Amino acid sequence: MAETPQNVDAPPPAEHRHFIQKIIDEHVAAGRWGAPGDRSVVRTRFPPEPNGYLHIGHAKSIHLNHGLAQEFGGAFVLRFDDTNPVKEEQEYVDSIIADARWLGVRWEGMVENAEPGTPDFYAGVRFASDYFPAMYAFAIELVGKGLAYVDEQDADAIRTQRGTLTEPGTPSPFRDRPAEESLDLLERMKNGEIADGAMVLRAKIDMASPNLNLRDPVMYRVVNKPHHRTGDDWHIYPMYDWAHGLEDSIEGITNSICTLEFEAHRPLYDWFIDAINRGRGETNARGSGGGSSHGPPIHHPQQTEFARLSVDYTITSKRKLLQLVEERRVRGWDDPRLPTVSGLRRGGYTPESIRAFVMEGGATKFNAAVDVGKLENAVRSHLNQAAPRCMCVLDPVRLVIENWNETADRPGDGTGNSTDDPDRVEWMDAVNNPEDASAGTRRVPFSRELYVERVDFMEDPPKKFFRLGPGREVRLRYGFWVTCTGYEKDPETGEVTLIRATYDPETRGGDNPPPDADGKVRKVKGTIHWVSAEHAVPCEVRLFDRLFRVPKPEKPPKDAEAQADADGEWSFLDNLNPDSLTIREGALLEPEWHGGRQVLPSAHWPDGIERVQFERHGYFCLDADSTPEKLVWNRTVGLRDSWK
RNA sequence: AGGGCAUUGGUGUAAUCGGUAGCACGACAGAUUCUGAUUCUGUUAGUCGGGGUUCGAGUCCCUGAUGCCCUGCCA
Repeated sequence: MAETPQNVDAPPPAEHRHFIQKIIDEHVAAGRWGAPGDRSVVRTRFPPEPNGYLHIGHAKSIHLNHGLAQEFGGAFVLRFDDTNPVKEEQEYVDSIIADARWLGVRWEGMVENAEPGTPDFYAGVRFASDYFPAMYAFAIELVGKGLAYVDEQDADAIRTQRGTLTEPGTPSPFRDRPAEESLDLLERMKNGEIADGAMVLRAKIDMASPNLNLRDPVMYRVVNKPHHRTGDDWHIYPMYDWAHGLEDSIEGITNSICTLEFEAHRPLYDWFIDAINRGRGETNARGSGGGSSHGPPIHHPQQTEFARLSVDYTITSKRKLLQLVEERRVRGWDDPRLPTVSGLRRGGYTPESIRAFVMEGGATKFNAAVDVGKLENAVRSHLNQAAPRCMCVLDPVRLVIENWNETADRPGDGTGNSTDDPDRVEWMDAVNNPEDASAGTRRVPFSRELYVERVDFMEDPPKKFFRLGPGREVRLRYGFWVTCTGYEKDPETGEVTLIRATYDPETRGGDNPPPDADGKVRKVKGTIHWVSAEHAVPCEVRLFDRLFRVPKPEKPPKDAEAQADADGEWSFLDNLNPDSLTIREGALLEPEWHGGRQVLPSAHWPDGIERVQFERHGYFCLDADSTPEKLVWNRTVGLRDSWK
């Protein structure tokens, strides 16, 4: 049997391809956008409105679009849908570009590693506002064809005439006015001669359509406000439905991918492009068609909708995020408890883990809520591989090794230190990353006075507690085995203030002691972390937890009305987790790590954010609030913990 | 109420023409372990309901239920 020759350009194996991939597969096979089989013609885009910050939901959209373009060898475009000067600002443009860069996508014309504010930073970025003149020309064309008209009624009148879900609308009295009149009025709208809200340009479609979007939708409204990019060149601005398809068409986008709520808008998307193409001749398949005064037909992309990503225990509503920020419920747009891209970044999430998370579910049309655990798991698995380890005691309690100065009968440790010196320091070797041998080892100082974690000691521990307690022996990781010989308490607070212990010199480095005379090896169940009192670096640690205590914070409880009695209306704020942030001011970090280098901001990670694992605690990153005098660490996510 | 879309273990997601319901996360159990981590092994549990067509239905037909979206001069 003859082997089928391997075609290098063949599509990837048809396993688990989501519905959008399958749609594009068909387009490519049928040659809808170019020569049949030519995958490189695929063009996608991410079209944010610059009126807020990017969040995890946008991350899904941007990666979905970018991933599709990459997969097919096509192009990906970053375009700002800046069609409404009332809500948009340059600040948002800049933050979105910065976030998109950090997420790791590359758009057509992008210059990598460009500094914010430089021309290179904006290289390749498209703006809908650049197409305003083209859109205006198309609008004039539609008016000329009798497919659009200027309506001089106010918003209320238009709303009333639109009808309801069950009743048809009624036509505007201006619906059949002569094109010349509309053209004249449209130009005056554009030139700023008309007051806001006084008139609009409407498409003439079907006032009885069961799809309300088709009941003569507004194309242009008057907004006498400067635009962040076009200044006061324009006094009319296009509505989404009129603008979006044209933007896609002008950029040659083949597959315009958006979220489910635009499903009912797709007929309009198609209608506008078809309306422009009406009278523009046959399709370009005929080659020499298009012999009309308006020119050849314009490109008609395919809109496809997928379900927005939503995550349990958080919210992505722009309005509510803004409320949390403005009411100081969080520290800002980049608060690590927020699902914003900047919040995830500040919290220590890696771009790789965000991409893995958002891509894991593929694309579907089912509005699902993903477990936050999946997001946490994504970052854990990346950081487990990549983050160097170190020891940090979050809530320290002093531990004194009472026999530290007793001469032990053991071979020299090579340090030259005398074992009867109570002030001696022994430097222990510690593995930087057990998952990555190339990360090497570091030296950690061990001395008579240490600090251990308060929760690692119990006065009266249960049997299954593997840590410190009176008479119990544990391993101090990379240090020695110690046995608790006693403890002291503050008589007033009852708080443990000191733990006394003895160490076994035979267990240096944390190794098992040699077998006894009968050949039995002494064992220990627990290993705990520690720092040397005189060497430890004090720092602040911020322990972030989920912002809300319920999976669906926006959903009112069944008894919402009853609850509302006490303090007014029920609000999603009632679901805030009061313990979403715990600050440990007095945490103690081992002095050196990472090959013996003092902890300071550096560029070990591509994005310059320092990320480590505090052993037995979780993954942490150095916060921007850090100074050389005071390090501030944010907890990205805790380690899994099967003990409670 | 009119229109549109959707529904597969606890969660998310696969299943070519109608042909063994698979994967991941979680949970649970065990093994390994100088992190109660990691890793490994095993167990758990599912086609929204009711009819129908068929040798055979997650898939096709009928019907019902539930959820989401649409009555901005927002996107």
